[in-house]
Amino acid sequence: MSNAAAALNQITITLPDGSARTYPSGTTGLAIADSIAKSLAKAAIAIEINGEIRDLSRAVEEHANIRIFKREDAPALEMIRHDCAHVLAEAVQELFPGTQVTIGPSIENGFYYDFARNEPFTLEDLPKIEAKMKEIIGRGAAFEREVWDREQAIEYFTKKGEMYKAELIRDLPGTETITVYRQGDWLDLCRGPHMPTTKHIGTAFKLMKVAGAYWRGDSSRAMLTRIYGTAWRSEEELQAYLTQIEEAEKRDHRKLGREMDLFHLQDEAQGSVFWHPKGYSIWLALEGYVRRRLNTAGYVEVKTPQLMDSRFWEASGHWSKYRENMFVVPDVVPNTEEGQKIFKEEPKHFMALKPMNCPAHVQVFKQGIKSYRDLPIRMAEFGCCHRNEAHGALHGLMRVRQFTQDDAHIFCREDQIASESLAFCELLRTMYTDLGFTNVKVKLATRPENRVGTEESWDFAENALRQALDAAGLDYEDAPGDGAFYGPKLEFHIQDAIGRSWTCGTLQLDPNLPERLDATYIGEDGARHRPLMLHRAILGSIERFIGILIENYAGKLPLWLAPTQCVVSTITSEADGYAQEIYNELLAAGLRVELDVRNEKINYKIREHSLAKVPVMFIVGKREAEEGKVAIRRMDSQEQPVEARDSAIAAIIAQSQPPY
RNA sequence: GCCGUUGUAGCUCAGGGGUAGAGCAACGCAUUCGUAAUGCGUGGGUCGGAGGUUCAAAUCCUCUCAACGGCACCA
Repeated sequence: MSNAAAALNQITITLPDGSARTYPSGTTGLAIADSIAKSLAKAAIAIEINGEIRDLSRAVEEHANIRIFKREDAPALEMIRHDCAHVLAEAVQELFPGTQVTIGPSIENGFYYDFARNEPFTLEDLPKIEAKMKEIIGRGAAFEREVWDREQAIEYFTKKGEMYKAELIRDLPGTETITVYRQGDWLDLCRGPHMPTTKHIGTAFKLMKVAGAYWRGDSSRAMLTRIYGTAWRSEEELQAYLTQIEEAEKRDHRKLGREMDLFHLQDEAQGSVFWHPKGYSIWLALEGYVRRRLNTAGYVEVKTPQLMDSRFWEASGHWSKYRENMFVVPDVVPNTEEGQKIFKEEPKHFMALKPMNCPAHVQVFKQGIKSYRDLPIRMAEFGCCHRNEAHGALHGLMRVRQFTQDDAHIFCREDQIASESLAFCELLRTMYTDLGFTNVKVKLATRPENRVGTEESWDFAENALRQALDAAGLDYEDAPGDGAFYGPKLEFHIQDAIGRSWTCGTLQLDPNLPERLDATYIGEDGARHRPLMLHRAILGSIERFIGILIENYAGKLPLWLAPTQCVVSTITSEADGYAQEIYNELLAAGLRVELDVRNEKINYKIREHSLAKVPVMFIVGKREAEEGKVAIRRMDSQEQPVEARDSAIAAIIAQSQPPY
């Protein structure tokens, strides 16, 4: 072989530090690691070739920048979890022959695998499966990658009775390389990559729960059993995660709502909230804040009907596109006779509780003639909406059937879209900052299958929102198909205590409703024009937002939102009169204040109000009464500074002011 | 809506064919006690609902409702 020919078969491998080495083409990642250091080869779990993570066992055939990953490197967690999903599937098929495997990805904090089995798995099966997984990991079989022929792969899985896998392969694009990964006697269709052996997974994993999940996320298809697990590098990481979950559960707004006496839900009104005085005081404080912000931002506030005729909803498009979510009420006089049908006659006319405020706002807009000079009109309403949500969707305050939106619709001209959208994004950012949220995810939800309007109108609307996002400098991701039936939307997501993400703020561009409901304004040219409509909310639903607030603050709301801002507690009954005076003064200043003159020890009172998460306690005994002072105890502080009565009162009044 | 789990006192939970339990809370009495639980006493439940099996059901069976965890759907 000539030197030149030999050189042709050499590849240059560049390491992260910039140094380059030459290897024969076809050298495996493991061999490269081994040539760098024996210890590296031992610790290696994967190799990155020009940005793509691959199995160590794969041959490298091109010049490449590489990186060898070890278990402590960032990509390892995902691989541990993915490998763990494979082991879970093998364990299940060993223990429960006849179970079909489907898909099993790694996810945040862990992994899952969906199985098809006539009898769904139950919680009792998990310990058994977990033991089997440990056994499989103990065997330490190597993950072996094989490239298969497409047709043969389909035939193989079909013969084996793995109909779901066969379907998956059939649906893969023809260009895709079909690979399977073997671990001992078991194999799975998989794109990879995997770590060298099952032993590399370690034992810091735990099966968490079983759940139903539809095949390919489609509710018209088979219901599979999903097993969720969590997996980590080490026992310590696993324990830390489990502890973190326990801590998060303590912040659950449903638990805190009961403990703090904020609200309750009951069977007879499922999905609708009974707000208790303390919970409603949060609502009022929040609503007042939003109202002030909106006023300053040039909004006007309206109030529109709860019940409207079905003809109205036909015109808006809700009757055909949204009816399954609407509460429909027959417009008939009910029968009051004992034991008779509820209605004397078959109802012919129907009313519906509003699921949205927009069509009603268009009606307000349409009263009188609007000039282009009137635009934009920013019409706000704390609108109470009803949506008949599926039973399984209901979730505390986060997902309810009756909720109040901090809703508004901006009627504007096309040339105002950009500035209005930008102003909205900025207002939202200001308010979220005031309310303590900085970690907000933005999504652009584009046209869904079930929609009204022309393709052109959707193109226009989607582009307009994209431009607004760019102008506001907001990072976002696309959510294809997630738009409302009338237009695309921006969604502002905030996470709750258990990591679930909820849409709060939203901005939706709607070129369709003004058309359907025939809203017009007179343009500069004297002719009629269609206004465009921006649907927008910042909190989204007040219910949901309060739920999020409770969880994010773990119930310890900032002073301006706290249900009880201050409790004046006495140490002995000799201070009762003095305490009463202070209480009266705070009450007159508009504070939410309580007086605790019960015949209890001060320890008892402090404990109780601490558990109730009252931010400030004014504690007065004989000494304070005589000296005209108060001892101040703040939440989560053991300190008890004593201050002059007047300055203490002035300070708490100042501190309890809303941010706007 | 679908799959799984759960439902016993206001709350947290024990009990699993033979007279319904605990702690906290509530109520009563005593205690005036300086920064996270004062002591003693009292009351409180058709065991989610409806049927069934049994001499006997909170307990076993069937149906149903709701909540919880996911999925689907969504502010």
